[in-house]
Amino acid sequence: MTDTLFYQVAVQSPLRRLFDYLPPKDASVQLPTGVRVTVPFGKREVTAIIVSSSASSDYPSDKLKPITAVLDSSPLLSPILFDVLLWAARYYHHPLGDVLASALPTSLRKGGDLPREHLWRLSTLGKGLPTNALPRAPKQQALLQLLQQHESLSKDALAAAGISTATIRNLKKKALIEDFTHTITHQLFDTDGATDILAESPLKLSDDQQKALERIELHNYHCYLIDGETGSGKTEVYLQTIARVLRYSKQALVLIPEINLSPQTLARFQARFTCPISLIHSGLSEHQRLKAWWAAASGSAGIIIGTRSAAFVPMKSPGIIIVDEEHDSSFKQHEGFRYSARDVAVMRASRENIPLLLGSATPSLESLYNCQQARYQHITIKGRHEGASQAVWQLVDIRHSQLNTGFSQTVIEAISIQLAEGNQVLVFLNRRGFAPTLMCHDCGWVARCKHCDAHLTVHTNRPGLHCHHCEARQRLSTTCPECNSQQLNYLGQGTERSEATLKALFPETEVYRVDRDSTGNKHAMEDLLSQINKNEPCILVGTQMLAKGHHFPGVTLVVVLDADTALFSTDFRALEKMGQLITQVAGRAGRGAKPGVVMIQSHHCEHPVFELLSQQSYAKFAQHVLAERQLSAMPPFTNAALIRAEFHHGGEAFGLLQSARAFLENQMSSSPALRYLGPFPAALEKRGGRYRYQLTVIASERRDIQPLLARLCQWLEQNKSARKIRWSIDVDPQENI
DNA sequence: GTAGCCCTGCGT
DNA sequence: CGCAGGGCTACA
Repeated sequence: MTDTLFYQVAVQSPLRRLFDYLPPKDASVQLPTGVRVTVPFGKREVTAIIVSSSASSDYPSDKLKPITAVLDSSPLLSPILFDVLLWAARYYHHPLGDVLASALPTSLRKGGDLPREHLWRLSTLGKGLPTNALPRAPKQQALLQLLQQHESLSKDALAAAGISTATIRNLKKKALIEDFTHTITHQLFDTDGATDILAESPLKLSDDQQKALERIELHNYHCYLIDGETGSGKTEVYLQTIARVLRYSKQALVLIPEINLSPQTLARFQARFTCPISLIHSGLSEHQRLKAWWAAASGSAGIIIGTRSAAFVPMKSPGIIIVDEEHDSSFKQHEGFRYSARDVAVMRASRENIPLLLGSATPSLESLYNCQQARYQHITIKGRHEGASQAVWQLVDIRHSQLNTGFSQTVIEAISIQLAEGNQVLVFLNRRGFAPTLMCHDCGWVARCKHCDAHLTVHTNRPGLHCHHCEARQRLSTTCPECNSQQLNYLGQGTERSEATLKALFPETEVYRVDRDSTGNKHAMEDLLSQINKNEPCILVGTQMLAKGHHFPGVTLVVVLDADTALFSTDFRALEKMGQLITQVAGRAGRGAKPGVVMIQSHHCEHPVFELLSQQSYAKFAQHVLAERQLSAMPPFTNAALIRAEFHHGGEAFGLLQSARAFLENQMSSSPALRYLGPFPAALEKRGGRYRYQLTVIASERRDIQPLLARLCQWLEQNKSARKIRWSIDVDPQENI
């Protein structure tokens, strides 16, 4: 017996510290990092993960308890992935136990087993029999012979070989065979090279695609920004790069945004490759999730496609990571462990020393900046406009113009011309519901949410007043609760109202609304898409859901109803987001043989960003916005962190942030490289009954901010008044600085 | 996070 | 007097 060993384990809890345990009672070997164990924790038994071991412990040894059980024979997380998770916990200042848990499916977090399979093999008695045993029972003999040839077989494999369950039962009764369960051990997806990786031949590449493919080095870390407009063929570049990776038996991880696991894209992957593809998304059942996770971890899946959380999925032999639509904000988790899957992917690829592709038609300013800094390689792919001319952009100045519930006469005429020619029209409005405000014409009363600082939105589809910031819903009354007037007015318009207006204007035409409310079940969207793809003239009206992923080849006119809101937003990223959204929506137009028109209604047509965007150059637009960011010393030129606090009593949350700022200034009083903004009320000061505030820290150097936040974290944890107040630290925040 | 403890307040 | 619910602490 060696000297006593102590294990440091991480428990899934908000505690930002590790706990020391003694080795299990029956310990024979040292437990490696990444193994799951069960430990007594308070009055409970919980699942924990071994983080490290040491020869001594600071904790009083009489209080130490031994590990109750060891759950894994080998670590579920590779050393490199474990390192990435450690980095993420430090970088995002989030408790390690929680971070490690995010790399495991729920069942494994709770101590469940890896997927097991039920197998049959010969018993010791059975092994002693000759091949021609049981001549009078041919079926049993067949089973016996089968198991003499194979070490063990699953029930499914036996069934496939024509063995009935009755035969199995009979041999078991004779004790010639036995069943056992075993953790599914997979073969690597293709080890022998006998079957080809490709199920179909690849498409012919354009010059740009070919050059992109040639630039991508596969055997070490590089980050490539694949910058290509819609229709330029980014996906084909992914597919052919993945094929090269698969050929040397490495796996590909493809991260996609939350909303669209567009069936078309998935179908392209499945049609192209023969290897198993593992899909990891929120729609899976727990069992499916575990199997998909294990297929990735064990190496049986050649390709893993998943949303944000898949950034942490273990892989047996990682070969490449691809982040599609890298600008998409759903890669950032907005609560709890606030990581960016894209940035985690960058770190993971670099630690694994494998290539990373970030793809987008509208790259984020961060990624463009990283290209400028030569941290990423910028690869531009131009579209192939086979004869079809580029879309024409038209700014519609709506100052002084008479609007029909949001539609200018110019736009209405343009829609009617396109419909008359048998084309489809897409109307984009990033606001759900019928009207954003319900107001009494006689006394000025406005329907507000009881729990939030917001107006209730009028919905006619599921009639009622809905709060878009919390769960609150109210009946839609016809009289004012203040003065009993019947004169209640609907102010402004959302997609439901635009839908109604369009139906009234074009009674002969089908109008389809596409937003979170209209596409309730999964099939609704698919049904809608197949309806639209019949290419009958129709109008699509909807929110940003329309901008993401789906192809509408019959659409020749795209209308952006309200481009102004983003111009005056307090969110410094609003303009970038608007440019991306408009470019993405515009990309839906004229993708078939017919040329497209993009019409943008605005009160500020002279705003320079419209000029830049309408020249069909997102790149120029991005350079402009990037230059503004540099002038204002905002991200990506600087590094920001947000300290949020919320409480049902506002003053205390605000006070906590005030003392947090004082603490920070005290820590680093002399540094000019740090700026503080606030504490200020959040964009929606009251939300869901809680008052919310935020303090922004902006640092010119990342390394200045990191240790500072670590100390702040410690301070907040110890601070008595902070215990009841809900606080969080958001590194590289996406919204509302 | 969660379990357990103590305290307060209100109902019977 | 009894118990529900809030606040507080510890968790190795």
